[in-house]
Amino acid sequence: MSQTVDRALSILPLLAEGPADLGQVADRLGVHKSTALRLLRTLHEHGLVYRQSDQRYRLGARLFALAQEAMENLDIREIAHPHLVRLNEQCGHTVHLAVYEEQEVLYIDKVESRYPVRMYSRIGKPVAITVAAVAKLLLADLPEPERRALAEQLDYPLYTARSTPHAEAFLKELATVREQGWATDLGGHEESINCVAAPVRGADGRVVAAMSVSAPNVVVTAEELLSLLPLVRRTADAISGEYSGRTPVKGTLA
Amino acid sequence: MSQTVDRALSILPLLAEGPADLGQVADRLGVHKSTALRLLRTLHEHGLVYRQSDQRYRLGARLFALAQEAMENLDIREIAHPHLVRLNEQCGHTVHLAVYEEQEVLYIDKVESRYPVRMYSRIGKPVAITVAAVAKLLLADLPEPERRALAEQLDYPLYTARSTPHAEAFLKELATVREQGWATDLGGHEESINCVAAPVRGADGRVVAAMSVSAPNVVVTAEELLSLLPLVRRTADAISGEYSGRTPVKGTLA
DNA sequence: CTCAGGCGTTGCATCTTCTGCAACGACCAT
DNA sequence: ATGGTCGTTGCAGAAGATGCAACGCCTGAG
Repeated sequence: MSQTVDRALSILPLLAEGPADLGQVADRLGVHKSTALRLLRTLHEHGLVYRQSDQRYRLGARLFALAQEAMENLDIREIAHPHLVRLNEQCGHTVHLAVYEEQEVLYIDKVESRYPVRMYSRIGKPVAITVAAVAKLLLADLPEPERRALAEQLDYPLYTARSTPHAEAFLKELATVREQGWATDLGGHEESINCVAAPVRGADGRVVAAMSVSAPNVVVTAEELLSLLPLVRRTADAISGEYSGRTPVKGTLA
Repeated sequence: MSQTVDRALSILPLLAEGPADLGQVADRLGVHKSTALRLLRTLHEHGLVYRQSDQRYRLGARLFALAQEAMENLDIREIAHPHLVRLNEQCGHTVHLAVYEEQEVLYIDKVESRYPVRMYSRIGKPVAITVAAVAKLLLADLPEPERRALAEQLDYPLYTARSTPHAEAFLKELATVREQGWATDLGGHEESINCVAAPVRGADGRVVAAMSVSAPNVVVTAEELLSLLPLVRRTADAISGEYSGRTPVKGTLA
């Protein structure tokens, strides 16, 4: 809607691929060097872009700070965190909290496994949307037309032999998940890693977040992990209760 | 340098404080509502702001993804990480890696303590620059005029009784740190937490990053922590060697 | 049930502001 | 030395952003 801003913002993902010099930025934006320079300068003043010693530009520090603050403003996250920690203390595995936003599912909190073998993931990173257990829960709750539209525009990368192969299979899986109120990912993303997930619901019953417990085969079998389902659901429900204001938060004065 | 972009970017820190509606944004920018609307729309298209269900705006998901990618592009981080993990395995405490950028010091990596009592910190968060051990190392290496200028424009919050009180004391401390090649923070930020830090240097000898080990008093005394100094320095030197290309990376084909 | 007030949204005419050009200076390598 | 590349600046023209006023929607009060 605003050309100048649009161009300036297009620089960010471009630099996310790696550092670039003025000429490269100008070329990829399709504008004159002087224009690119002015845009970069403005971004620089706001700390979003950093000029490294070789004069090339890369993403700047304020970006971290902003992402950080954005994260801390999510109230679900704040409410859920102690529950995640408690769950981790009880089962020892990696616990994740994820939300859906703008056609993406992303982790907003994580408590690391206490076992030495850990799975790789990072807060803020978009989730493998077609296979992750938390993604299934979040997408299963979307209004039908939106769910279908999204499912059809997604890619279905075959991470493993058990990855969701195409939209049709995905929609079927989402229907099941919607029905049963919980989800799993059994080696669909990484061959040896399994997850069980449960939804966090707001006062109106809509799914606002999803949490999961993940563990590699070498630590517990899929069956053992599934036996944790009641515990995971109880935790998710506790978060739901607190988030929707039903459960008074303990420790708060009455 | 570019008014429109400048205004648009000013919205981000504003929203970092918390969600805001169109009117509030327009007011704080000092522009007409319609202008604010167009800017917000552009930000929205790029995923930097999100419109929540109550129509208010808040920071969006792509911000996380960008910060994430920016982080993964830092080569020091990549090189250092395995060393940090190894150090953590050896001593069990929280290990941090930090860099200086644009008058700020920020953590770019962290390995959590294996003790139950952990210190609070987050990757991406700016560090308490006047007291943190890593900050001292990074600032001590700045060219003298820059160091002095920065020291004088900083605030010196008294987190504890042992916090650095003013610029003069800070510069003196920096001189010491520069001299000895390592730094500490003994309860200057949080009463009960101590840190030991060592610098990572590039091929030209300049400090490119700093790493630290932190632990609360309740786990180890300051003296015990200080006894880890040789280990910390050895780790930092190993990173330096690899970063500056002196040490061949093991596991790489010759 | 009505009506006022607040909020987000749109089309438009005006004018601010951004753009591309060309020229300059710095730096590197030949 | 010198040709080339790259970042930087001033300027005139043109494109695009701005503020205004009006509309529709919702909410809450009378």
